[in-house]
Amino acid sequence: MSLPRYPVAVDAVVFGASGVSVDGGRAPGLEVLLIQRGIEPFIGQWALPGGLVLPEEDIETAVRRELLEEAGIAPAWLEQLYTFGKPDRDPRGRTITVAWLGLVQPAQYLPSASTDAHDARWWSLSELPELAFDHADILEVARNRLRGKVRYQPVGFDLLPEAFTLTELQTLYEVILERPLDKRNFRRKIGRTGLLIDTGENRTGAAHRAPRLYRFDRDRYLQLEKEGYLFEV
Amino acid sequence: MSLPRYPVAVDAVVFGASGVSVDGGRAPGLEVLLIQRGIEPFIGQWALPGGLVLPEEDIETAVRRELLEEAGIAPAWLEQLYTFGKPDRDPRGRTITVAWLGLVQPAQYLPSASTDAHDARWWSLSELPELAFDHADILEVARNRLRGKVRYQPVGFDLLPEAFTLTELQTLYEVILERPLDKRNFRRKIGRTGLLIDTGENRTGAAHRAPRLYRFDRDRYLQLEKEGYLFEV
DNA sequence: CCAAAAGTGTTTCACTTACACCCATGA
DNA sequence: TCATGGGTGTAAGTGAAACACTTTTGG
Repeated sequence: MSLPRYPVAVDAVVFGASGVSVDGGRAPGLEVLLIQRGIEPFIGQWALPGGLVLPEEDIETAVRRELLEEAGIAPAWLEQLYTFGKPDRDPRGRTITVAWLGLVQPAQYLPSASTDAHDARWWSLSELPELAFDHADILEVARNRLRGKVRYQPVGFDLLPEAFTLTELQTLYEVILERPLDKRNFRRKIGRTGLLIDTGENRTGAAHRAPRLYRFDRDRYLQLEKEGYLFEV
Repeated sequence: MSLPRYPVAVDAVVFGASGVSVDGGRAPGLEVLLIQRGIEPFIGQWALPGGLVLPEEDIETAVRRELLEEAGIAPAWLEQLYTFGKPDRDPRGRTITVAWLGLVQPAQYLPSASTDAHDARWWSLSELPELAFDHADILEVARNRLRGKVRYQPVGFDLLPEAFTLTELQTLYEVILERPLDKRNFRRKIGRTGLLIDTGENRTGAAHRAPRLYRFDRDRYLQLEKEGYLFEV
């Protein structure tokens, strides 16, 4: 067949939360995983992790593979974001890329672990480098999607460790929504959902009252969701 | 370059509302635009309108072109839906398709107008034929997207004629949301948005009180949206 | 005058918001 | 004992939901 054909790629915008958990006192914020390009075009510049979809491979499989290969990461949440395909988005020739949105828990992001990636690292959203291709556009779409999504789906938990404190959860929401939340109201609202399991344990080791640790009740959420329940923050 | 390449297509799920307006007393419901295939594979079967993305063409341009060519339709609303790319979704070989969601106003859908389409027609969602490829999946995703979208974005107006009655608007929402709404509450809520312009005219000709006609204030909505206003039903 | 849809208010209840102090811990 | 964040309740206001009758029109 002589149909027009194009290379089809995947690119992933993977977010992690820094500073909301006990991970070394970084400022609270969202971070995104970037890869430094080793080949032309845009050699040396930072870009979203991604690569070509192989002939026998599902698109989602392709993103997961690339994330593992390039950064050793397996996101807790991964969903398709948008497909970008302006004819001139790649100087080498027309490419279509299917962009994905991923979220990882802190445990996943050891600072650039045992991967074959020459240079993969987390960048704070407030101090990003210049990005290759149209990746800045893709990132922007991803941020908006996350902001919208977090309010009516409990994806926030995919950015926290298994056990977390209510303050961590609140800080995370504040970071994503980019506005402050009232502590008492937030706790009431979260409590009302009945989706947090009190672990009975506290996190000790800090010079203040030891906060209670909770876990997200994923099974119960999936059950409620089937029954038409709508999570909201 | 010897990169793997694939034909990239677009497919559109275009909805229209029937029976909510004065268009011949059809039962109220959503309809979708389908094309009868004239070539293999799936010859004779019904499918979503669509076709291949041409080399110099934006993806969105490609959908709009196909809709015009195949059905003479220019949707009032069009947004990217999801990209489907299972390796076996096309028996001829691997194809990636970028699916779109479109909405058209009743005036647009003269029953299969002056187009070169051998067979394009509207099908009620409640009595669909078997669809070619994975188009049934695509349609399902589109229905869910529309249901979610209609609640917090005023896309419903893109399915109604320029001037419409409040009952038509309510019926439309009931059809999309698949549940009944309270008349007085609905009117209060819509009224509160301040986004309807009273045309001052009534629709006469029926054997009952003549309903008032309204128009959607699109400019005002765009203005409010910039200021952070969130439409909700 | 009858059938058919249009139009219109009030009450109840749940949720949102705003707000300030005491508690437990480690240094 | 001090500094630091953890944890808790109440009152006022706003929006959601439930509910039934009168009005207008054409036939």
